[in-house]
Amino acid sequence: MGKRVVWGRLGRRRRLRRVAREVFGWPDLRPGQGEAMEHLLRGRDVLLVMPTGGGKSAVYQVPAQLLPGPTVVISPLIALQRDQMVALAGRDAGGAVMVNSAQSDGASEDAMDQIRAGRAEYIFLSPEQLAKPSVVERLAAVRPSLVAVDEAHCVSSWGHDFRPDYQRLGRVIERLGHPPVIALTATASPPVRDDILATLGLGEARQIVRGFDRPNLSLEVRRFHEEADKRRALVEDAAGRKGLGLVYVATRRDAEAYGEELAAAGLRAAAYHAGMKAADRHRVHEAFQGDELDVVVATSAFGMGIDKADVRYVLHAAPPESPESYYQEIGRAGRDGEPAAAVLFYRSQDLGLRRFFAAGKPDEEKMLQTATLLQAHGGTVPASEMRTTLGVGASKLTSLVNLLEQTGAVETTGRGDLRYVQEGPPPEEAVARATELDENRRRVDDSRIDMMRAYAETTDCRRRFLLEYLGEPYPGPCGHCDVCQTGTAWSPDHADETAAPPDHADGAPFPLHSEVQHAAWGTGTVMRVEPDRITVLFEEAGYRTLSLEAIQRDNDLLTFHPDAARPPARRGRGPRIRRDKAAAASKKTTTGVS
DNA sequence: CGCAGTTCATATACATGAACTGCGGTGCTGTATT
Repeated sequence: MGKRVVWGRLGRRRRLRRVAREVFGWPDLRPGQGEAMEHLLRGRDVLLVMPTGGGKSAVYQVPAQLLPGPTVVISPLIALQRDQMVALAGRDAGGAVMVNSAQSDGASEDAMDQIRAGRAEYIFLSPEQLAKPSVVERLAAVRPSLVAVDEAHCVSSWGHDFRPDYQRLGRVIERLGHPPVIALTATASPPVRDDILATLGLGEARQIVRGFDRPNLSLEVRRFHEEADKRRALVEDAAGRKGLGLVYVATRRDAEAYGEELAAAGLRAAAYHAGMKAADRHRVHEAFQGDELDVVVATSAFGMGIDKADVRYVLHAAPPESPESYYQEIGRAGRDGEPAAAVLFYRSQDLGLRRFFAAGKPDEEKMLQTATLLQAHGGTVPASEMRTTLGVGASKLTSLVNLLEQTGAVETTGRGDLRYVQEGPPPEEAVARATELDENRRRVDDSRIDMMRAYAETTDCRRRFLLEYLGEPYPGPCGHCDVCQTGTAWSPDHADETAAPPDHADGAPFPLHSEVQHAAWGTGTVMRVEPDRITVLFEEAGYRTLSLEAIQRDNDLLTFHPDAARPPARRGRGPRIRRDKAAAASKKTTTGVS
């Protein structure tokens, strides 16, 4: 304790290396790691996008040793918290504790005491724990010197409804005095990265993105009309493969059904989904890790925390809800660098289930009740009281309050009580605005599903499609996906055969990542360029594909954004999806003029 | 949104299609029950 943090750059790097070596036994820092650690030591925030197994945890564990106060690690799964604790327990790293509902209150109290007494360096918590003002207060009192948000994509994808406490982490960080924050994730497209930064309040964060391409993964999509044909083909395919595999399905019932079929086909197969008993899930996980299975058939429940190097194939019986989920799931194959296969068994109808999942709307009636009650009350109301009055659970109330807060109608006090904002909009208006914000989000979610369809149906190199979606320019074609191998992928070498309009000398009228403005859809960023069309991610309308012909026909339809520099933003930066008042307000003022 | 399973109407004694219904993912937490 009491170390002074005034080292020069070389001193910092040397110290980090020494800690990595002496405390953790890592001979050297990998690309990206050192840079991220230095930023943290310098007091800056970092968003680190790095594949699983790439050494993300090290990036907070090492600087934590050199910073004076404890390190708060926010992690979505108790199982992950445990894994990390076990890993740290084996080091002379100052001790690690956790606070969650899986242990007794006494144990959690004990954990807090250890942190307070300086006998533990790392404390692991779920976002739900940080929803309790008392927990945050006690943490703030020990002056944490570093906050790590693990699996930070959850902030974006689980934030609205499923685990709404994620949405509130920005406030938590503020209340902890905003020490250096590192957000860690293995997959995030540029808009998701920006969503993470906006939600966590990390405007100035340095983004460090490493190791996206996985050249040893072969990519393939097989299309079907009939469910039965798809099913048969998948089982046959898996039965014919060697080595360990994963099959992702959309429903629990399918997990069981495919599991049985694969077992009947002679594979050692097991199903895995959240409806199973904890003990059974655990058993499957162990068997998977211990090479006692050939294939695990799972819903999206099987994922985070899985790091097995020799998975040889990942088959999808149904598309997930976005290319980034897809990339995350297939990224579990071939971590050892040996060849591995990712095959999507695709029927366009299967996207219907994803649309259904994305369609959930907030409960307007309860939201209006919340707003009206709070306004009538005039003072502060404890959240617990509001829950019983409305008859809703904690997470539902949190999601309603989150929305109302975004409209400026409701605020949460430092003690976690709710209050109507004096100058805020009237309840009806607040609810109307909140609904609009939520619709905006759903439009974007829906367009991600459209992009999943686009991936499945593309006639271009699939790797290029995925990498560009993730914000990594990829000249390609890769030669290692089904489209490339049939020789139909569009190659930039032949791009000049598709004549560009004379007034745009650079080949494509709107280059990749340029900021544009559309007459009806407002501002956006070009995320994909093909010979005859471009795909733009609009802040409010989501991903939209526009034909170049239409753009050329109507000169005012799409223009460069007046405020943006013409050649595109630098690598790693991307468009933002604003989810604040400004986004809703600016909606009608954006018409194409240049 | 799409699918499977049911009910219903029709119109004639068995079957067919239309209409309706229910279902579908991810995990924390705190509380009630063995």
